[in-house]
Amino acid sequence: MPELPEVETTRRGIEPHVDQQRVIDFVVRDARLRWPIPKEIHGLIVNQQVASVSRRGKYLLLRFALGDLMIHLGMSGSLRVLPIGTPAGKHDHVDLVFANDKLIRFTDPRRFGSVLWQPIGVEHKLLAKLGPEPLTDRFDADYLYNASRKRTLAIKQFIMTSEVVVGVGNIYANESLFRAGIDPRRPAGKVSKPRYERLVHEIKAVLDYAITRGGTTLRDFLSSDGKPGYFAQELSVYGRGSEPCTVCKKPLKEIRMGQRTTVFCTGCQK
DNA sequence: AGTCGCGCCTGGCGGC
DNA sequence: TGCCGCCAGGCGCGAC
Repeated sequence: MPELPEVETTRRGIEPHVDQQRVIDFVVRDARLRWPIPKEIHGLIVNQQVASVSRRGKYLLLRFALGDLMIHLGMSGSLRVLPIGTPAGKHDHVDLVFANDKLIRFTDPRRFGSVLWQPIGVEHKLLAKLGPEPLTDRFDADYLYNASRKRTLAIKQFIMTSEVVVGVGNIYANESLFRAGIDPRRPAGKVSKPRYERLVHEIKAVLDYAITRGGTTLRDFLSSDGKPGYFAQELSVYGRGSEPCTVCKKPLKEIRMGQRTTVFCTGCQK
């Protein structure tokens, strides 16, 4: 499941191949994604040049003269750079074909991803309410502490809310709360300022590290399966329910919070 | 307004 | 072997 580090790794992976390149075709084999792919996209990007490749939260944004092509990878989506003419498989739903004989192929078995359009000057509804980027200075303890006052929902669900901060999915929410020593069930409004200082630091650290590691797999990402690694062997709690805590050796506890698997240590997280 | 839970979709897995 | 049922999850949305 692509989280922010995987999306940023993907952005860095495709950027050198498509930046300033001209689109010669936009092929939609299956428009049924999370939302239907708008039909007008073809006419808006063919024969237009990519002006930049950026990211907002987990959305990749390819800027054209008339607007931004928005790509969300959902949980099983990926992009690959391939030579023109590469045969498409069952789940290869969209190709963005370029004049430099390369294509960007969007593959998504579960079709939770999306390909949308944001006209210049009109913020897309799905981007309008997004919170700050976690790796910028705007995301700090003061911000998170103030935003959490009087909030009763659990801290884990709070940091996974995209209006609060973008890009913190289930894996990194579990990991950062473990590293910060905070019980994921604690109401967001009852977490102290010093503990938010620690949490903000750990969220940034864990995302930063994952992006750094993602960068090292760029070669694989471009050639083979298109999936940046998750470095599962380096995760402290996610996927390790009932295994001993790496710090105190108590068995890790696994519960469901808001339909999401949550793993934490009752000894280390208070 | 804030919180909660549903459902989209399909590959992979365990059980029989 | 083959079939069935269940699970994973990002995230918008409807309901309270």
